[in-house]
Amino acid sequence: MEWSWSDSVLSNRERVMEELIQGRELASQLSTAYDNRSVVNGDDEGSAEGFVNTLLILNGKESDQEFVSDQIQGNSSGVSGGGGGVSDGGSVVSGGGGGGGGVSDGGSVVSGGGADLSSWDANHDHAATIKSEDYTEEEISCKSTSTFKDGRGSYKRRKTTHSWTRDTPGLIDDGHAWRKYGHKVIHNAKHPRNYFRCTYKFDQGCKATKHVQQVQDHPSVLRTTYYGTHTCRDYFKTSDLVLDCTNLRDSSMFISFDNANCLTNKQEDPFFASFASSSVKEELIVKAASDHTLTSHDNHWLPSDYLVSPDDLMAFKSSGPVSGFSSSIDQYDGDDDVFSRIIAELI
DNA sequence: AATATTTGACCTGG
DNA sequence: CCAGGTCAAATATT
Repeated sequence: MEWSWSDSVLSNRERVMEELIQGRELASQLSTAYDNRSVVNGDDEGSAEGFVNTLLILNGKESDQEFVSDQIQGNSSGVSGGGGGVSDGGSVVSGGGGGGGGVSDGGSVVSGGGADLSSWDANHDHAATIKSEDYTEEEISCKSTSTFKDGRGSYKRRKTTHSWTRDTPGLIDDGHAWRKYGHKVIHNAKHPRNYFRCTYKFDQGCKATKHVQQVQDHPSVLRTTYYGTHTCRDYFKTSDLVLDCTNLRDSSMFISFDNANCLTNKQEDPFFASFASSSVKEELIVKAASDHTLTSHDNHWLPSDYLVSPDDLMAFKSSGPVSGFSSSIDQYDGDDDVFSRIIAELI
């Protein structure tokens, strides 16, 4: 078995690309949510994880994803405080007046419609946690063999995309517009599972989906499993904001936020609190990459070979404007140079 | 009327 | 055959 390092990198190419795209997408969401402070956004974790995963993949250490997630989670503890539930079905962008009403399904895992301000117990230490369910190389390669019928497609989830789970102490708006399309009682599970797809699945061909299910041991905790990456532009506002940030040269500005503001907001706004905790996580990741001084309870966190310089991050960030996210996806599809440049710079 | 949710049926992999 | 994932008609909401 000849498996040179370079081969490894190439074989992981798709995954890396996916992680990069996802990371940028989520990071942009994070930026928007922070600047607007009107939307609770938890996907920054995904962003952080996305970037870290990418680095891990590049370093051939993706098996460490679990501990990375744990690190993210661990570092976040103590900051999480409140976090009201924001309707899952409620769309952030589509002001669509439709449906929305309370969803009264069997388990009532997901309540659509108006914002559910029910404050969850602040004692819940499990702020949003994420676990990466990395697929093996075999799974990823075999997925492409899955066949799709015309008309009704395969009813089995494709494994072309990574999945990751998040445990949240209630309903948290992840910044995307979701539409529920199914509800299933799972064998040996107390609570039913709810299936969501991106609202723009048909409009823009966005293939992102997620499942939401109550955690058996912690009824108040919802476990959300995300599949696929959003290719929709459901947060065009982000684009404007990012574009307005002409002084993005300073990488720390983009991901490392002003702590004072975070603290202020998280104290006053329970919604923002959960987000603020997330931004801290994000900051930790970047901090590790920028000053190599991240402290962690476990010494194995981010050894130097994981680190990338702020310039590296900028290289990635500037590789494509967030504003043209969906279009930049297309660019990625056909432009190897961009990707190669990213890889080269990261390595 | 438009859009979202509900829910039983359908489809597929194991 | 079963369990899980998805579809789509019916229904609900705005």
